[in-house]
Amino acid sequence: MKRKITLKQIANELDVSISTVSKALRNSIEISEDTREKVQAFAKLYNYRPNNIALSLKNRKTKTIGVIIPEIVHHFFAKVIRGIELVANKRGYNVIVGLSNESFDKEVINMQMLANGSIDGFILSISKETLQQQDYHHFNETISQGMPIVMFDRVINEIHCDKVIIDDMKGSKNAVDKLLKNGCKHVAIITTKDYVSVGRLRTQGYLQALEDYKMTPDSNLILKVDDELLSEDHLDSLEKEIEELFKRNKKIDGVFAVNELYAIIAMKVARKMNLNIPDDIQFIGFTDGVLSKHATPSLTTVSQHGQEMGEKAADLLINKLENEDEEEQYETVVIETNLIERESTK
Amino acid sequence: MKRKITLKQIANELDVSISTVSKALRNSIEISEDTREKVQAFAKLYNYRPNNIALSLKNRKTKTIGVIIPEIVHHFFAKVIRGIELVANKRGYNVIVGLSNESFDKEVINMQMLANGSIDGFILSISKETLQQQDYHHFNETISQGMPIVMFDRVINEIHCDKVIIDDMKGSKNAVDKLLKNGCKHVAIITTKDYVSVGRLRTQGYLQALEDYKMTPDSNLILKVDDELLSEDHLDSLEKEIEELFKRNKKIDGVFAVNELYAIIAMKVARKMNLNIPDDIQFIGFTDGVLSKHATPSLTTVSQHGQEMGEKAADLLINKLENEDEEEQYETVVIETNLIERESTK
DNA sequence: TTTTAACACGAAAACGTTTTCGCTGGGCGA
DNA sequence: TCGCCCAGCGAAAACGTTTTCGTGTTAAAA
Repeated sequence: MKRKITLKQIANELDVSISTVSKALRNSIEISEDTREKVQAFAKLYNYRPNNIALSLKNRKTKTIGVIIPEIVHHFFAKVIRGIELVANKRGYNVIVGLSNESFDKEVINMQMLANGSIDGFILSISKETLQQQDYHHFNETISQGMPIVMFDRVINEIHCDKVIIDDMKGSKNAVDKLLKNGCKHVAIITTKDYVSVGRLRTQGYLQALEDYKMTPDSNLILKVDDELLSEDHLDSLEKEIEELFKRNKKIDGVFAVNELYAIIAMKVARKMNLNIPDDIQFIGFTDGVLSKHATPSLTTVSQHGQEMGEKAADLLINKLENEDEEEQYETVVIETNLIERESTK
Repeated sequence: MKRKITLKQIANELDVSISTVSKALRNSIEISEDTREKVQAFAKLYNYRPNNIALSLKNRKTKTIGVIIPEIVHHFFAKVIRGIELVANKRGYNVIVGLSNESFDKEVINMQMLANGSIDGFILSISKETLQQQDYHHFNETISQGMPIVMFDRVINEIHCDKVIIDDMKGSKNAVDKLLKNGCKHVAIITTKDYVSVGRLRTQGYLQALEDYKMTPDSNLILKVDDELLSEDHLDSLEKEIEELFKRNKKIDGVFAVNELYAIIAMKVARKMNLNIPDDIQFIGFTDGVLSKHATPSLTTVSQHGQEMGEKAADLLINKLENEDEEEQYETVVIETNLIERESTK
């Protein structure tokens, strides 16, 4: 149970000063070859590694980036994390995660825990509760303390920072376009309440696509699900809501859902009503998750490219960290979506 | 772009010493009420928070635990992380993640990055490559340097540390039991190569269940999939392998798969062959993921309780960290599995 | 008035680095 | 012989805390 060896211990053992050891290990020309070799041999023998914490304190950099996401048991966020971790490690950074669990308080607490020197900057996606309460003081405070933030997916325009998003409107417009082009005459949308920005934007894309096709939107065909329904237990009532939607509008022949789960459940309902997919009714979802790929029929979906978002976000943040001198200039990167066509559309 | 305020700055502003400020903020009785209030007011005004890195250096503890998992885009591991994060935060710890990506080298590098003072202890699940190469020196080294490790799910007995596992054998035996009890006469298993310990153990459970029912195992019914097949692209060939399995053995009326994906794909093949699930053939998978729940028919599955594993692992680690004096005593916690019955079995 | 004790505060060390600057001794040129 | 330069090394500061151990002042006790 020996502790890790330090410069001081090496210095004592070899009867030289700490400075000499440090310099020897960094191959300084100030140190004679003799001493250098002696020190390096000793250090290798005892498997010396500089203490990261001491370095962080000295350099006022931790080489660590903090990631705060609402939820990790979620294919999209997991992919983003993977992307972040990938480029972070490549560029010599560690990743420390905090889960807000969609709660405002946990988001704030988590940020405070990390902002006190543990990390150099944040990558985050905002919790639903924060979006609802529209209280963004914690973001502004950390930014004004000189700690850069990169937001992804769920962002807010008022905060000045780098952002990585997808073009939700365009993505969903393309999806609905596809349905219309495939001959659908009555396309329904299953979306979220409007305070979730991505839900709102995707609904707008839906409306735009209809407009392009000179179709008037029918409010009967727009189902705005209350988010609480997503909390696992309430899936049944979500199913019922969708069933009622279908029964109210027998003519529905196309469904666009703003996430994967809604689409999968809608397909289930359709199948229960003996509708043939994709002959009687076609489906498109959002987010390229594991459900879409392995469902039967497999689900055509708008791919969000989570990993790419993560990679881009990490690059943006690290660039900012390593060019502190540059003038403040914030960027918003839009990742292209694309439609992955599978069996749920013709 | 002001930096975070420090004790020294407060001391300067208020014309007292650093020690006084520190003591005042910690409500030391050494400090007069006057000074205390003055300092605290000033600190609150400037939103002072102690620098974590400095504290870590001083206390030789980081209050951070390192988690290394093979993959994060995986429902089970994501759940474990959630569990870890939950209790870690509750007990005042942060979580820093590293992904080994199933690679030995990345596992070693990641551990080295973190072991140099960044964290107090590890929670990890071993990468496939490490299991294959059976090179465990990095684990032994970190342990002998006084850094505790807790392993979960994929563990190795030879390493002395706390472990959190499920009873793979019992879990799969129960599953196969269920199939046999339901009247299956020819139960196939889709498993992995034996070097993946969980695959091996689950296969053993399968064999044991057969034995209990006085049935002799048929090697034709045992499909050991090469893991490379899991790398997304190779799913097609996996499908073909399963198809051949079914065609070779027309009598198969029950399938036990050691993970979710194998089971889902097998069901897909069965449906393609016009077999009715569960009347003609029944399926049980392992791991309680999102696919099982939302597949049609939904998949009966052995639940691994990932979140519970994570919680338990974090508790074990933190207990060890906070009772360093205790004598070395390692524990292996076995989490109970249970069978979640859904539509794929009668 | 002198001693003592309580009170309020400050100096300094420690955690483990890196880096700047200064010091020493020896070799060299003049 | 004197002065100078340079190689090789060490002392010390700095990063931001906490904590131990003084130290000075004042009021109470003798």
